[in-house]
Amino acid sequence: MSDTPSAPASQDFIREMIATDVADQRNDGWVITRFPPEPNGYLHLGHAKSICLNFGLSEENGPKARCHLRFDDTNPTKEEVEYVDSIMEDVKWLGFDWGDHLFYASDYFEKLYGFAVSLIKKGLAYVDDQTHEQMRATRGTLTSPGTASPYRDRSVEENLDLFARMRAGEFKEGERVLRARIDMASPNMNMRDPAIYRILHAHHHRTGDAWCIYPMYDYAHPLSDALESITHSLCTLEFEHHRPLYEWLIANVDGLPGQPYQREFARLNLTYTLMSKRKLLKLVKEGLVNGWDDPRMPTISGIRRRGYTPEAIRSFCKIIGLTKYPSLTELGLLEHSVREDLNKHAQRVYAVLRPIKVVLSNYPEGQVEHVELVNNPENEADGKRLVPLSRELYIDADDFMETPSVGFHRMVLGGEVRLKYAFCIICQEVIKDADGNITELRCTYDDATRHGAKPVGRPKVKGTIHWVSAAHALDVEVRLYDKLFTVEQPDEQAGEEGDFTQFLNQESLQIISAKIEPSVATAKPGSHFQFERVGYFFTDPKDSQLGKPVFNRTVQLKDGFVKK
RNA sequence: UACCUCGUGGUGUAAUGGUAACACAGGAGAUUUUGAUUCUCUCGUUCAAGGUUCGAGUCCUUGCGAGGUAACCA
Repeated sequence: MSDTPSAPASQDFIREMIATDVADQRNDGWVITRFPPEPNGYLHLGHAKSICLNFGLSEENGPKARCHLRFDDTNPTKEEVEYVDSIMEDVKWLGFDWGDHLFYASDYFEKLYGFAVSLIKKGLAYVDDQTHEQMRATRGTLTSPGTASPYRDRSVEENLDLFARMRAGEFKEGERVLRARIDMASPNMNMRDPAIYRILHAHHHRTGDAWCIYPMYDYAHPLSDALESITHSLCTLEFEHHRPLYEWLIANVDGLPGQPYQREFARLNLTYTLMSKRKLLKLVKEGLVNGWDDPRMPTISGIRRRGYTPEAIRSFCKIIGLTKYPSLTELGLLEHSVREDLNKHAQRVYAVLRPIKVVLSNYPEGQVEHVELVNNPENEADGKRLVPLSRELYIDADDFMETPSVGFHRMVLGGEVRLKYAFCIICQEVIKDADGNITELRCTYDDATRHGAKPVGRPKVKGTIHWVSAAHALDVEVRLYDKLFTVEQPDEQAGEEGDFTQFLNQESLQIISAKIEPSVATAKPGSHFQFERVGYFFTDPKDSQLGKPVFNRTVQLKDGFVKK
């Protein structure tokens, strides 16, 4: 594929390592990676990082490369088909394709069982009758070695018999476990005779009731990798300590088609959010958000519904890089990525989020004109549209100040402001209700300042604001989303036993009714827009109907104006 | 008071023993009928101490700091 020898600018430590392997013709030059989620929840941005890495590697390494999607479904008590489906949808949405290489660890149950039998025969695995508590007590601690189980030296025959009876369902959950026979004194806790099979009388979403013993991750994962001829098994840092066990299994199980190795990278941490499946599940279960695809969630389905694009996510994953340093990435970087993409592609429309009525007292009653507006200044091919303008309009409350702060150059009483692509107006009178709330602004417009006209000898008008015609505007529901938490690291702040939900941002969702130009009536669900001078918005794919769109705020526009 | 891993501007990353750089964020300005975009400029960095070397962010030693690890979870 890469026939141009122009050296890539820089590579992360994993790509560097893989490039060396390819150059050395390790595995005949093949690069086979895998993305191995457990179907026990929805994918989030942390998974996106892993997906971009694993599938990205496949794209980058030409014809001798591929990436498998494998469901690590070894714990039937937590897994559901719903999650399998959503994971496939999310990977596809990000723009990746596993082709024919869709696998399930559960497809290997019979082979994995056979490997376990072979380990028993080699004297490298044994059935332990100890209770869960006994096993924990004899494992030792971080600073002291463990002690051997009284069942550690059972004969091969007895182990074989017991393991077969485990499979046959003769024992209750917790009564017996199959352990690898390694080293109870290892400084690495994972090597102190880890459990590799446990009894679970549970219904599996794919194998049904065929099994009542299930392999542990530490056992199933390396062997599944090897069975699929994976060359590079990439995972996050918390599995570093599992690497020796991974290698132990690859070395001690005979007849494996592949010899994969594992390397680890730092997981993604983002400010003002959480990336733990368990905690995200809690938010969903307790109704603190509206489901896994709530636009405030860092799930792929959540940010998709928020209006993020696959391009933005992939660009973000590229920017954050790949290291072993446990970094904390600013949410701003993610927002930058989506603004960058949407700026190029989103159609512009005028929308007034918090309307104030403006009446142009010198504009003829009943007259309607149509102003031609550019759909996207970043792309001329997107064309133009006509937007109605009449005597009564709405402007945004943020664009008027009765007592303006320093540097404010939008509308003020007695001041002139430009209605974008229409003409300039001067506010003559502020009308209020009995409570002092502004109900209407009486203004006059100046016909000499129409778009295209270049009146000489007038001071340049600093402010330009957007508007919608009152009689023509559509009332639409707009959901203003903000960060989910009020602190940068809700997890950290809450501490070990603390409750992270105390840091939920109570204003993370505001639902308002906005006035918007009529052109959006035909907007399809799932369309991106820029509300000029406001932000990027996305027509909610679930709740929008043709002619009645519902908008989710993806992200605000950057605002250079700071009130002093 | 074990073991493993990691320490580069505010944040995220690059520099593969040879001039410490890029992006985001921040600041200033220009352009702008979006206080957006775009464009300029700017701010600011190798955890510490020794050692090896002509030369160290990079290699070595020690210290300090951070993260991870004791499910029949993944």
